[in-house]
Amino acid sequence: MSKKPYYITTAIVYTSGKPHIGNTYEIILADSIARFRRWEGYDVFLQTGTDEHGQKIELAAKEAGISPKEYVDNIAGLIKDIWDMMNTSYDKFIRTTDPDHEKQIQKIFKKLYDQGDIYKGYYEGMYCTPCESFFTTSQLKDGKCPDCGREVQYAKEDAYFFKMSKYADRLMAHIQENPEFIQPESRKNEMVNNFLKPGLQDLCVSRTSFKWGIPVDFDNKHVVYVWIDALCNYITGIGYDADGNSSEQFNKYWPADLHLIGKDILRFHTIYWPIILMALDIPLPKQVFGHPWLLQGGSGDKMSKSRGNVLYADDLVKLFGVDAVRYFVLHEMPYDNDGIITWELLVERINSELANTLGNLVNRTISMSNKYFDGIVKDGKVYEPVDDELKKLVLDTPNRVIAKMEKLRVADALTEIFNLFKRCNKYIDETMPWILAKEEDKKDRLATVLYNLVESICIGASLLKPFMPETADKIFIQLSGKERTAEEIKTFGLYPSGTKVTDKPEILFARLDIKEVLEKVEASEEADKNQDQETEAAIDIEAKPEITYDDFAKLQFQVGEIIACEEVKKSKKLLCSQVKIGSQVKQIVSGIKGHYTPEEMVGKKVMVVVNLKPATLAGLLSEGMLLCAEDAEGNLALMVPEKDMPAGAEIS
RNA sequence: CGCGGGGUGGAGCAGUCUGGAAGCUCGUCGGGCUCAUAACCCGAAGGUCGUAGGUUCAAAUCCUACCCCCGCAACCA
Repeated sequence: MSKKPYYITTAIVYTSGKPHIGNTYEIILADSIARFRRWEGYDVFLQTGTDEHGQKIELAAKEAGISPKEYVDNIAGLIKDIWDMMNTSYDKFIRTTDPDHEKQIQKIFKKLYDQGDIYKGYYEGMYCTPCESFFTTSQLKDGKCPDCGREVQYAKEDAYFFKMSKYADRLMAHIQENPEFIQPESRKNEMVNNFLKPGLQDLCVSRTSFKWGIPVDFDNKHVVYVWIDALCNYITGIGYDADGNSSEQFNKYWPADLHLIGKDILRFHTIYWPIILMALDIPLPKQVFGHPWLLQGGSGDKMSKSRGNVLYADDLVKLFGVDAVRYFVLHEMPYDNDGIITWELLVERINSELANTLGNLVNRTISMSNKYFDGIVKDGKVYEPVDDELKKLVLDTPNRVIAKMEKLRVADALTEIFNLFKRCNKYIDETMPWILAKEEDKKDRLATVLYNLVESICIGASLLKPFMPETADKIFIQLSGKERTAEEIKTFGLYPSGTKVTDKPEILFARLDIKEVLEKVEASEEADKNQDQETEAAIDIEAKPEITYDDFAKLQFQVGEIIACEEVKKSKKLLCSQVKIGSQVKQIVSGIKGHYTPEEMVGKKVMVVVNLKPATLAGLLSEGMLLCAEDAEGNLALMVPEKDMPAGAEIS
């Protein structure tokens, strides 16, 4: 009987920086599912990796003064190290700079081009040089740039496009007929209503504005843009060949059983990716699960992003250990809402579940075995009704866990496992071994109780192993037990009677003191902060073409005084200000809500571009622009004159 | 009226499809026990289930209106 294949992937991580705990969550989740399926008897293949092309990386490398390849090598290495540190059992780590991947992408691109799904075109329409953007005729406002209101010219920049619309109906039908395809289901409507129903635009799949990408081999001015390059990793990684010579591995594992991705990229995976596959005439993946995010909860804004405290897996591991972090992210993440992570919550979970329930259970069981029987665990064969309750729950737990995992309810699966351990603790109180120990004729009963405990813990640890591999192994070593297979776990009593457990139990998880943890966190935050300040964030932005003085002289800047300001309802970012400039008052709408309150705005003297063509924003007329500086985190600061100047003063 | 999700004891969540005595984990308080990591076991307090109406013998659950959060989209002159 050959094993059933199970192919699971994570999204590939963009190598623009160090992955934070949210990225790490995904691989841990994938790893747990993969390990669990292996345990169930599937032939599992887990693929993860990195997405390494694109302009951002080209720029970041330039800034760092190294080649893009060196840059991505560094980051990919870093990511791989984190994945390894988290003890994840991926079978393949693909990089989009792998030669065989690049080769296939070129072939795929060519194939789609040859069969007419990709065509060469132009950015439809008009180019606005200052804005460096293309617009379709329908996007133009009065025939001018919708962004800046200036003249636009027909530009001739080539690009390749993918005919998305051709497959839209098929995709729609697929989504409707396969309710399992998009998970959680609430996301399904979002995709259908926002993207599919309004009609799909053809997708631009090549770029000429940067070089760091896979060249289109029959038109080397172009590089393949992220969609085809990154998404196709799922097939190139297991040996897809566009010429029809796909590997046996590909034939075995495709279609993928599960693409595990963040909810933010669900659109690419449930719309673009299926359409690419349809065009290649390959079956679609069975399921795409857009998991929620782990957000840093705001307990006294200790973890707010504005203070620069993004969480990284290695920091957490340093404080809590690999399995504690794995446990936390797996257990704390709800199925379709975002989860919250705070230091308090982390410590609480570790203390109550890992230290108290599990660690202490193992510890007390071993120490009783040593105390009463010199560590020899032997089935005394004196049963009482209370044993049956324990056994029933222990034997039932695997089924419950399997049922939860079937629905990808990983957090619930963990809860089931811990219910087993809790039941064991209760069993100890029910049987009161310390009382039995006092009566010589109860020795066999006492032995039975301890045997039942050790056996139950072994079964629990076997179930725990996919989620917390190290911890499970530690338990097996201490108990001299071994992991149960999916078949063995159906039987209670496989622990060999007469086995000796360790005589010096090691604490699995120490209880933590929240105060101490917070102190450590603060100390390391301080350190980070100081470091940040030393390397004061120099911000480089993309250089624009040189302009002449005449170009500059076209712009008119003046000091404006804000005499009234209110929020624009229905808009997240807009404030509408009345600005006095000389003797006239202009209405200016700006995207600075969240940085300034209307009250703060009033009375400020600011720098205004006054001769910008008026535009309508969220239904309001805006007759100019307030100038702001912006830092890397998106914080804004209005430009104000250094000395008091009258409203209307010219700036040049 | 762009699309969607959510508001349940102090905290985090389940329950809502398929109405029928409000549940889980943590915290708090009281008790028990001592094998163990001040742990473990038992019990209790604490909720007008966002607001207002409606349907029903019965509503957290169905219907209507409204308020507040959060995603996505749009927008950031």
